[in-house]
Amino acid sequence: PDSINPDSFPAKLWWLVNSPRCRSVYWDTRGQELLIEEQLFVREVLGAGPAGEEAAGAANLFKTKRFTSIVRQLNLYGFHKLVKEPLARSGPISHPHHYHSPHFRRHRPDLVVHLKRLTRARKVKVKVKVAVSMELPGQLLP
Amino acid sequence: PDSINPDSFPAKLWWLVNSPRCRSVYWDTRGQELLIEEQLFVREVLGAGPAGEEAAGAANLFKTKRFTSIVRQLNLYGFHKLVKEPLARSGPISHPHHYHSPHFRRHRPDLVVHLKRLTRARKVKVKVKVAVSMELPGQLLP
Amino acid sequence: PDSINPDSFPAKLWWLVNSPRCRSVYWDTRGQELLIEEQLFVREVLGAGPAGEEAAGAANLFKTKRFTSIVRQLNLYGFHKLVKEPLARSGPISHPHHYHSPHFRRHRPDLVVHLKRLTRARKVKVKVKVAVSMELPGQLLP
DNA sequence: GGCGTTCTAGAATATTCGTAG
DNA sequence: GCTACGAATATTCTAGAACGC
Repeated sequence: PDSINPDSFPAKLWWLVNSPRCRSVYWDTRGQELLIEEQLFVREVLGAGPAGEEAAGAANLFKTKRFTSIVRQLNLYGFHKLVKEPLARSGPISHPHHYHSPHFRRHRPDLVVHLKRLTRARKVKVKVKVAVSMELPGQLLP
Repeated sequence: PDSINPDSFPAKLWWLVNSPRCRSVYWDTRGQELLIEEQLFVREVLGAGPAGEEAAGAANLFKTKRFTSIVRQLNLYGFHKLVKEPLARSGPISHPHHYHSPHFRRHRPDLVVHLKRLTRARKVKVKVKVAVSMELPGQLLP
Repeated sequence: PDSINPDSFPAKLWWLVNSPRCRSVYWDTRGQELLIEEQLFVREVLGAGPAGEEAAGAANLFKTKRFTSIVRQLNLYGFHKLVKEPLARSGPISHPHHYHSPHFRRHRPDLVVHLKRLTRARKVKVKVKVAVSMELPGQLLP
């Protein structure tokens, strides 16, 4: 019934995380979290490094050159960030971003079809669920 | 009555744009727009370049290492972006960001005090002003 | 009150038609119609010629490389095509596309602000007008 | 209370695809 | 084939919300 549009954001993300040529996107050790190294991603995927590189491996996968656009997409498809950065003072270099979605797990390409863009209608549904669960705090919705 | 807190964001911005040692923040030719070169700013002000530089001139001016935080601050203080991406024909990379505020102009440090953080209360004020002016379309509020 | 967003499609179009460096977009002799030469436009503005040129004059003005996207924008902003092509005759030489809008005329930059994107709300207005005129077929709305 | 930082969402425009006429 | 438009996604700019100081 539902098939995946290979041009959609989830499909591109799945391709990137499983491509051995893409070093900026990869799984955590358990295969439950998506790790993205921003600096490297901007260079090798968006092709917008400080030296003006062209995207080598994944040419023109995205039209944007800004990482914030990728973040917006991740949120639009229901990903959430883990490891909220606590004013990272540790290294001068940034840790990778940790993102999670229940429908994005290693070796489970079958789940990707459930990654739906949060459109207006779908967001209303979520808000209703949340509101109801707030009013009936002892109950759980399926 | 109102004095400027030298630790506030507007004060830091004013210092940066007028510092000859800061090459990533500068005025446009008319002194009406604030120009910021993201890549350079991240390196020389936030000290978070890909090579792990330490902020040289302006050490620890900000606690963040992410440019998005600077953008959030700019918006919170009423700056707006002009000339988004294109129409800048120079190199392949890094057109500066153009930001504008009526209270941020070259040679006018006296205006900086008017840069107020848009907090909840102040935003309500603005909304009320707008609403009233909609209902009384012939009138102007001070 | 209303000012023009220099990044919007109408602003870009106005810039192109008045730029002497852009040979693919120009006025008709009366200054009432917008003429676009598709092949040349694709090469010099969209930077997607058969030889893979980079957009020379107007680099990255648009993110698309397809002319159909420009046509969609023209329609979204209320332009209509004149001279519907009657079986392009004899030869690969393409006539320019003729487009018209009452708010796009030579020497009248003041009209450009009236070029509004046909958004949902504005389209509803139109639909209401149409619906009413369907129910009251004898009447005409101004 | 205010301010700075982070993550997420709203709103508008831009781009693509499909499909009536 | 061609034009126009609806609908969905993509990109950008701005704002909301939560938390810590």
